[in-house]
Amino acid sequence: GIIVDPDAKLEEELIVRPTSETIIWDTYRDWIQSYRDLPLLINQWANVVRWEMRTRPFLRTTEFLWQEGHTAHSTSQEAVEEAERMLEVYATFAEKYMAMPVVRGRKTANERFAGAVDTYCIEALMQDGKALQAGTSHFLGQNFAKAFDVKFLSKENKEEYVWATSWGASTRLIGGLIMTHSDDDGLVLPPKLAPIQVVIVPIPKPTPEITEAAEKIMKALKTKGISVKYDKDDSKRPGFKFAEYEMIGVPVRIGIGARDLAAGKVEVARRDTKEKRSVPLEDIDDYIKKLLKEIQTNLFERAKAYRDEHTTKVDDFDTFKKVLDDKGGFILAHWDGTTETEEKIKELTKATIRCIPLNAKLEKGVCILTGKPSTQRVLFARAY
RNA sequence: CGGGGUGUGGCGAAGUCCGGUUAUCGCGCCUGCUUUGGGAGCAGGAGGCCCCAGGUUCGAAUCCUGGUACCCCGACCA
Repeated sequence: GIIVDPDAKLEEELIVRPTSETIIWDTYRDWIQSYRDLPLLINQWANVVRWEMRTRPFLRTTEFLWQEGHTAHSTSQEAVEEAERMLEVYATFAEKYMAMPVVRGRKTANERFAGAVDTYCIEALMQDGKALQAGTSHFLGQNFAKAFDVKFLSKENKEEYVWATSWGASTRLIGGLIMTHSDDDGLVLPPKLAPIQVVIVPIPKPTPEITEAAEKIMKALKTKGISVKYDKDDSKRPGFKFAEYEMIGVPVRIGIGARDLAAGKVEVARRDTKEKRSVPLEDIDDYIKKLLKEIQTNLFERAKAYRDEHTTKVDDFDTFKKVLDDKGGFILAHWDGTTETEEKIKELTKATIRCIPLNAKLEKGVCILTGKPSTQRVLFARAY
C-alpha cells in the first residue's frame, strides 16, 4: 500500500505517479514470454500533471486528461505499422470529426519524444497563425524493452527484445477545436461533435401551433439520428436566443413563427455562414440532414483554405523572419538537417520545426540559415 | 522563477496621480405598464466591511507599510 506523507501540507491526498512507460513496461515484462503473447495493446485514459512554468487554458494546463496507448510487437515492421496506423487514427479524427485539417509528419531528432526512435505527429494551424501539436505516435524500437528487460521467445526459439509503440492525444484537442473554427460571435462546433445539432426557436413565443410543428420536426429529425432541442422558454425573446445559441456553437437553428407556419415553412439558419433560408416543412428532415453534412464539410474546407493560405514557401532567412512576423502560419523551407541549425533558428525567431511532412516531395535546395544542401522542405512555425 | 498590471454592489468598468457633500456609470436583478421576426422600451426600486491588516489625518476607495488573490509577458512545454 501507498502511505501519503503524514507531514504533507495539502488539504487532500495527492499522489503523482511516474511516467506511464515505466509502469507499462514493468508490467509487460511479466506478461510477455512468447511470440504468442504478441502483439499486445493497452489503452488507457489518465490524468497527468506537468510542471509547467506557464499554463494556458486547454492548451497547456498543469493537469490534463489524455488517452494513451502502449503496444508491444515481435517485429520492427509491425511496430512501425502500428505507429503509422495510430497517427492516421488521430489525423482522421481531427479532420473528419473536428473538421480540423492537420499535417502528418515526423519530428526531428531534437523534437522527438525521449526514448523514441521515431516520433510521428499531426500539426494543426490556429487562426492566430500559431501551430498546435494535436497528437503524437511513437515508434519506440527496442529502447524500452531493453531498459525494462522485456524479451520473448520467437517462433525460431530465439530470445529477442520486443518492439514497441506508444501514442496519445489530450484534452488540448478541445482548445484546438475552439481556436480552429470560432468567430466573433462565439463557438462554432462541427455537427459531428455538437451535443445539440439543431435548436428550434419559437418566434416570438411557444404557441400551441408552433409547439405542435416543433414536435413534429423533432420527431422527424430524431428518426434520422439528429439531436435537437426545442427552446420553449418564454422569458427570453427570440433575438436573445439567436445570439445565445450562436455563442455556444449550435450548427443549425430553426425558427418557427406564425408567418412561417401560414406559408408551410420554417426558417433555417446555419452557424458557419450565418445564412438563413426558408424551407418547406414537409422536407425539413432531409434538408437538415444534408445541411449538417454540408456544414461539416464547409468547416473543414474553410479551415483548410485558411491553413493553405497561411502556408508559405520561403527560400531565404530574411523572408523567413518577415513572414513569421507579418503573416504567421506555417513556413515550408529548406534546412540542413542539423540540430544545431534548428536550435539557432529557434533562438533567432522562436520558430520551431513542427515536422518533416510525410508527403514532402524530394527537392534540392539550400538551408535558409546555413546555405548547406538540403533534400526536402520541412514545416516551420511558432507554436503553442 | 523573473518582469509588468489589476483587486470598487452579481458581472464589467470610472473615480486613486492631486484625500473632502449621499462612491458614479453600463449590464444584470425586482415591481408595473407597453412591447414581441436579431441580445426590448419607459417608469420606479433593491443591492457596497471600495481585496485584507495596520498606520498617517479633523477626514482615506484615494496617502504610507506589510500581506493576499488574480491576469498578462518571458523562460518551459502535449
